[in-house]
Amino acid sequence: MWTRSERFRADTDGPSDSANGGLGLAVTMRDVAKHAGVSPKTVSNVLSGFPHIRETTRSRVLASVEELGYQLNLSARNFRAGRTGIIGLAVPELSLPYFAELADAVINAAEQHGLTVMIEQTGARRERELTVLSSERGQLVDGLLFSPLALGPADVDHLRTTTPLVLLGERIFRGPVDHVAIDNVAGTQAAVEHLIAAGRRRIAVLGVHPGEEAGTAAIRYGAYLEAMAAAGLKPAKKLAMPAGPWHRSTGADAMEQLLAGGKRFDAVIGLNDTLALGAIRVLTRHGLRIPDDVAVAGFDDIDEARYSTPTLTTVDPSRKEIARLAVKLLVERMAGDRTEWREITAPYALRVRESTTGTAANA
Amino acid sequence: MWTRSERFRADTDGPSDSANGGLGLAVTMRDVAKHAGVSPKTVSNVLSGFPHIRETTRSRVLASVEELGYQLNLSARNFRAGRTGIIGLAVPELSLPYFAELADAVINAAEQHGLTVMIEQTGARRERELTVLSSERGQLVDGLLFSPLALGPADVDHLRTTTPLVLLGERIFRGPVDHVAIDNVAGTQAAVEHLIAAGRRRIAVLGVHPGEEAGTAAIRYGAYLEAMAAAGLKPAKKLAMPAGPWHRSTGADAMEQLLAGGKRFDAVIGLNDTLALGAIRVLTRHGLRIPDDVAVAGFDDIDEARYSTPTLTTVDPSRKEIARLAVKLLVERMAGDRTEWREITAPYALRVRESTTGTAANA
DNA sequence: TTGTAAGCGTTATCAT
DNA sequence: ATGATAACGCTTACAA
Repeated sequence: MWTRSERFRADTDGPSDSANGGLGLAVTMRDVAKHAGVSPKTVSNVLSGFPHIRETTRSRVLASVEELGYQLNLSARNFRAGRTGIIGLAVPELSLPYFAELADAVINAAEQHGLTVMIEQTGARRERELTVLSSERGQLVDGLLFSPLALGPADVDHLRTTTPLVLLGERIFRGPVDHVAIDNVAGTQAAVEHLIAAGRRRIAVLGVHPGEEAGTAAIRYGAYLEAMAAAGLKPAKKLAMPAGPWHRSTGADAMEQLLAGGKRFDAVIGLNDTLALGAIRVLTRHGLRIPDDVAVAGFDDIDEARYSTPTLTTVDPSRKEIARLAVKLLVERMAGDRTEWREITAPYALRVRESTTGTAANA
Repeated sequence: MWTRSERFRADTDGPSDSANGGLGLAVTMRDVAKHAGVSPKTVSNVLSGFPHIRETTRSRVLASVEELGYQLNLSARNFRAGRTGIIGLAVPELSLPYFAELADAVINAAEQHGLTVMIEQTGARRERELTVLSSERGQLVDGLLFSPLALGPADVDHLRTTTPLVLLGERIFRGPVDHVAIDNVAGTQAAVEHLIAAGRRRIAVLGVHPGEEAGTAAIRYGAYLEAMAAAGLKPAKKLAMPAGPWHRSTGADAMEQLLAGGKRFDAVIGLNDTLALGAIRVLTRHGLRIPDDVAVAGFDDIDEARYSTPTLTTVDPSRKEIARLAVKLLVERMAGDRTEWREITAPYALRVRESTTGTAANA
């Protein structure tokens, strides 16, 4: 891709914008062309970074641009070119640290490709997620990164969008769509195995979504069940606590209920970090020692997990790598290079911290 | 190009093309108009919600839209209308919970006005903040909400943008620009007074920015100094710890240094919550009891503050209200209704929690 | 390497 | 309440 030459606006000291009386956008490419003694097309070429331009011409054009205080009309370019340079990122909500940190990473990754990101919050509501896929706004983005939470396998047909699409997160859909997946199964199992290796046997789970067959909750819970079974453990149903949205508050609520239930447990795995952190809060308030009485693990490795008390053992799904790969896939898809869809699973790493070991490690 | 012939075919064949083969965006307003037996302008009027349209016409048009699978070309509309329905939100980084939660609130507030939000991360870097103000991208947004961190009073001239602008956060600039301010002074003083009322005398500060004269750090630190002076206390210079970006990590580092410095202190105020939370982590690891040995307070009231161990006493600047007011101001500014600029200070509230009282309260 | 011609699909203007 | 016409400012195709 060409790199667009950076252009500067004449700031306050502007005798320069004499042409348009300082009233903003009156200067067009034609004005610049006239001023520089070239054709509009040449101005366009210069500003688009078209390589085959004589250096003298280029600098003459740029000088005129500066002198007239010209600013390219992006709407016009987008319209005519049929591209906007914007990609969409649809996430449940930015208040969830995982998605905020993911959005940060995606914005930075997109910037590397000269792309701007437009964030859409779905609130994890099915209807909103469908809207995102079919929205008119698809007209305004060249591609879409989509982290679905409410959609299930039955919705696979909705993924046949006209705009290039890359899915983030779970491997819920069979395709045919590009996908950067989190290694939920291996990651969750690693966490559970770690708890078992630490001698825990009654491991509770926070954040299950009863009735949901696909989705992060189902996948991670399934992985937990498998890991338990592999160790010859049969977890009691009562240790699987539902929690709708995965906030600190719902994690806290779930833990309160678990404690109220009276069922014994010596470890808890939150299906994400915020659930686990909410649970830690409640455990601590109830005077239970972590990890002595109850070990706690999470999933996501949000920044907070390194600074909570105790610090939180969790699974790091490598957000940066996910963002990088997702943008790369989307860019390739937008370029139309590839036809077959691809699925990439990002690496994960278990971060062992105090909430399971009692001492700082592997921070 | 194929788009052209596709459209041409629709033109000549008329309604027969109703299937459209799913090949994308070839259907234009003209096609719809022809199909419905009206003029393009009427279609436009219907789709733009122009009120004076006969009900039969409207429904005929909408039927044609549906039958042809027509989708409005937003790029074309934006171009022609000179508006995009997008507002920009420039923040330092979404990884900072305060800004993530603010962005969430702004997106929701904007939605109420039918506006979409495009987020720009400045990284709190001066150069990036200036770019945001003068960027070509200003062409693509109808207005900008800007939360400056690196700019100072000297940059006031840069705020004379052509795009409507509303500032968020500190009252650094004198105008002439709309502003939704946080009540930093009163909020910080309330926190300090609370610590003093709790019997603390040696109150350290985390996150000062030496050499910076304006900006959040300077304002909040100044308020701290005033509150101390008002109580007849003279804080030692050594208790004011610098921290560049206000992350948990820098808060932790600052606290390590404070402890290493050997200066006695019985309270700490973090200039934001993440600093305070990083500090709590370090204090706890050093075996200091909070609040018995050291009381801790923050600023921002991020969600995390209600679930940390201990929960964090902090100043709630009412993000939702800030977002609501800011979008409202911007919308009015975009409408061109008002000429004089306004400055609104959002209400604040001190949230007293365990980190200063030892017991849950006022959560 | 640069110029010419021809719109892209929508909305504004003004008329009816 | 609706229609005819003319742009909006840029890029694509092709010519030179």
